[in-house]
Amino acid sequence: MKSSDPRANRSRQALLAAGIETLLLNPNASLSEIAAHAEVGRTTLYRHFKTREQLIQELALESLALTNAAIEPIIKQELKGREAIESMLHALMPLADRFHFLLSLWNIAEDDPEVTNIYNRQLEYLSLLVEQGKQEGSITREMTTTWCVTMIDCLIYGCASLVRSGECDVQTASTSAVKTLFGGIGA
Amino acid sequence: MKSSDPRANRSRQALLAAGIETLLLNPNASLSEIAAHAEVGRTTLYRHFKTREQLIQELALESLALTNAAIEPIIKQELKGREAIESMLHALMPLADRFHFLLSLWNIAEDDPEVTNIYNRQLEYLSLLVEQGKQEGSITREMTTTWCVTMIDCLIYGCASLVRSGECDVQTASTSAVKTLFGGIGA
DNA sequence: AGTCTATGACACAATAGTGTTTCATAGATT
DNA sequence: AATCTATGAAACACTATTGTGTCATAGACT
Repeated sequence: MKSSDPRANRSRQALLAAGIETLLLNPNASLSEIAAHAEVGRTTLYRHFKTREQLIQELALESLALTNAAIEPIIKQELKGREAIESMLHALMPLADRFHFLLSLWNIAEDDPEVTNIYNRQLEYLSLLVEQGKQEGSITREMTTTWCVTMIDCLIYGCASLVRSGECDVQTASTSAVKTLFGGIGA
Repeated sequence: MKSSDPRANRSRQALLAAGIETLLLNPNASLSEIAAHAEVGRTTLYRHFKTREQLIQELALESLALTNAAIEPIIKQELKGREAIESMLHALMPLADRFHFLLSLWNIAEDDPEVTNIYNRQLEYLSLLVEQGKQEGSITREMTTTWCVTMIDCLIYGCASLVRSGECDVQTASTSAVKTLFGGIGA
């Protein structure tokens, strides 16, 4: 398979896109369904991805790469603590569907060491930010860091649900998310 | 199948329990696995549940019945608004695994009108409580009711994760949940 | 003790999905 | 124009799972 061939590229991209979309709706979707959704023959799918597992692994890696890319500028800017978390929420919100995808396929992808490595690095970075927030006094010490990290994770997921269902646009979702995270829904 | 027969009862209960536990770990688990986990013949499973779908539907209904039962005393006590939501969080926390189950099997169960009816009723009740909270001034009007309901949903799910992973006991989870929900993690 | 019935083991058909192979063809490269 | 190569269609073997049917047996009810 000559990767420079525009046909091969188009097929591959179409398959990756269709993979995310289809598996997002139904994590048990067959490879036939995915190929059909990509408007590509089932045989072609197997030419690009040896097995079902490999397809899912590559989709997971792609999603993680995207989230990494979204976080990178924040690291480069050397933002810290609460400020960094706020930037992160804004940056990650447009990738809502990738989060859904990763979560729903997690039971398959977690077998892959490469995937879990990247994921754990992201979680560790988030922990670091929370710790910084506690030190700078912008995050309460009443709750464990693990708790805070989990809450942030859930918050992103919840926002993603609302955005995907169309009940909320990305803008208001991320600003509401920041408010809810640091101030709760109390008056 | 004579339901009064103790053998039949035992089998049925064992199957329902094994169903939750097994499908919680792996939503794609086969009926053989579930039967084995219940220490019951595969044939017996099919005697109690005509199809795989029916088993899952009954498991979903059972989970919803449990959450309903947990909420009922709060309705009876005629608690309102924020107070009611706090009670709810405490009452629902022990049912964490049921929430996980419902969420992970949702793509199957949502086809069933009976299941979605009950679920929607629960969501509507939650909406009512949020509205009451807004009126009594304990919940901010800055965010939509849908937003608040989604956040509560996510919060419960997040707590459930922590409890299930053993990183947090039910007690501290529910008190932290209340704090986080109404006050956020800000200092 | 005698009858009823839920059960488990086994065999079975039917289905669905996975992964491979072959071959003619349309599109890309030179 | 001639060559190379990715593709789609079809046929294929293989596996896992679903769902059904039979029958002897152990447990429950009278």
